[in-house]
Amino acid sequence: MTTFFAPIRPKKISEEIVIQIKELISKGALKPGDRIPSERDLATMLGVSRPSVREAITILDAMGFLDSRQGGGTFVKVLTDETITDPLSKLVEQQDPEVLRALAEVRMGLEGWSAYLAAERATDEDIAELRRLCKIMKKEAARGGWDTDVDSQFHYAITAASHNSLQTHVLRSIHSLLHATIQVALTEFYKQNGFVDLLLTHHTNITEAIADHKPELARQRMVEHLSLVEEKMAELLAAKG
Amino acid sequence: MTTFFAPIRPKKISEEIVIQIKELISKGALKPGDRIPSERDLATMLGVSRPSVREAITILDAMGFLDSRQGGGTFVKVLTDETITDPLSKLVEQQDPEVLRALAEVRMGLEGWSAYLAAERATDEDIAELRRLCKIMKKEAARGGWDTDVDSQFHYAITAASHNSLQTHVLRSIHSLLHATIQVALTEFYKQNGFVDLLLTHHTNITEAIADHKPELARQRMVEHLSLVEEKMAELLAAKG
DNA sequence: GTGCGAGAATTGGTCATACCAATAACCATT
DNA sequence: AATGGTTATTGGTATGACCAATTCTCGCAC
Repeated sequence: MTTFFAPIRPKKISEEIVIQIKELISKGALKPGDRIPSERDLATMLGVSRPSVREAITILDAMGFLDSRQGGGTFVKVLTDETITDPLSKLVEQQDPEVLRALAEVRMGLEGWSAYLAAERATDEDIAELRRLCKIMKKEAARGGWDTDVDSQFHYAITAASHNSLQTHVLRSIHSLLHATIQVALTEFYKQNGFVDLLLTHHTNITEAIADHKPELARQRMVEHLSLVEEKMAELLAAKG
Repeated sequence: MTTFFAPIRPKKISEEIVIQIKELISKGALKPGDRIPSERDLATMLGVSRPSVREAITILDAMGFLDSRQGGGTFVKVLTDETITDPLSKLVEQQDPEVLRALAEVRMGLEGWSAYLAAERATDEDIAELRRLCKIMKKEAARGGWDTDVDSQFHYAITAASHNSLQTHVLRSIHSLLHATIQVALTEFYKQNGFVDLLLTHHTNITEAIADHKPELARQRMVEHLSLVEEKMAELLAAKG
């Protein structure tokens, strides 16, 4: 009897923008690392003024979804909360081989799963992208070289093909922990031992398993691939330590 | 070797204001319910422009410290411990079915991998613990009941048996996100449909696969198990929405 | 051709100003 | 005293301008 009428809350337009962008991120349309349009562009796109867009971005920045850099642009951050990565990053810093092994193992599980999901859901565009990256790697390999950036892109492309944005975020945060400390050192190692051909074969096989939509096979090949990488990584650390 | 120097980030002046106001609140100079000076007054007091003050207030608003009402003013909010700052939590708390599905899928990958590793490395003690929990669940199931706490313990025990502390850490943080929002609601659902027997069978089968040290089988059964759970969860959400 | 540095274009950060809309305080009427 | 309108205050939005950091590009020198 008392409340026939509910209180009316006129939504601020910045809130509307916040919701829109947040959805784009959760749906995976905006992936971590992506740069969103400039404030001025967004303003014209949405038909609002720059301050409104700016306020929305400020909120999302405070929430941890975005990161704005003056002159650079505004980027989508990885969503993984600090409770996951904070303790981990400290552990990784000390280069404890045991920790690195454990981390590589976690990555193995995650990337294997990404490959599995990718094989289930990859679109033709996803597959084309994977093949494109394979081709680039093949070229490099023919000269005995290896581009770790392309390598990374390949792995990211697989996660993207899983069409699960949360999987992308979680994996990306794990991957970055390893990438920073190890990947660079691996480059030299690969070249020395002529592993490039083997790596290329691995990548090609994974790609084909995904293209054929064989989840279990894709997962298995990814795990095998990462096992080799981890093995070599361990050797490298043992030699140095 | 790599980082003697930390990246320098010239602090935005809005950040400075945020810090100032946050301190005033934490010191108790600003109590919950208090109205802070108007944006225009603050701007002149601090010797900055209104947009800067406004940005600071926007951030504090998003953080939950302040509450602005057009025409009314800006007030200090009551500080609840519920103030969640993690981006992942922010996504989950809006109960978007799509996000929850994605999260459940991530969990599927992680727990499947945990089961795999557990099957490889489980000690006799680990296996004994799993069997003990199964026995408890069996007792409950005989009465048509289900204890979600024991259920959780079972899953945690498997991760523990993987003997990879990082895996445990990552999975636990993901799991907690789901647990908070869903698990409770599932309890009722299980009872209604007499699923307890099926769940018990799943758990038993997983345990035996681990005990027999059959990684691939354990993983597969875990994924199947969680697939069912996720399916039921989706039904539950669809019914509610 | 390759590498590098200066300059231009882009982009977020700040400021000033104006006006709109919601609120609250005040006041006059009843 | 209660009610309804008036007015001043306050946050919300819009516009335009300029600054500062970054990135890109292009031409120069090697």
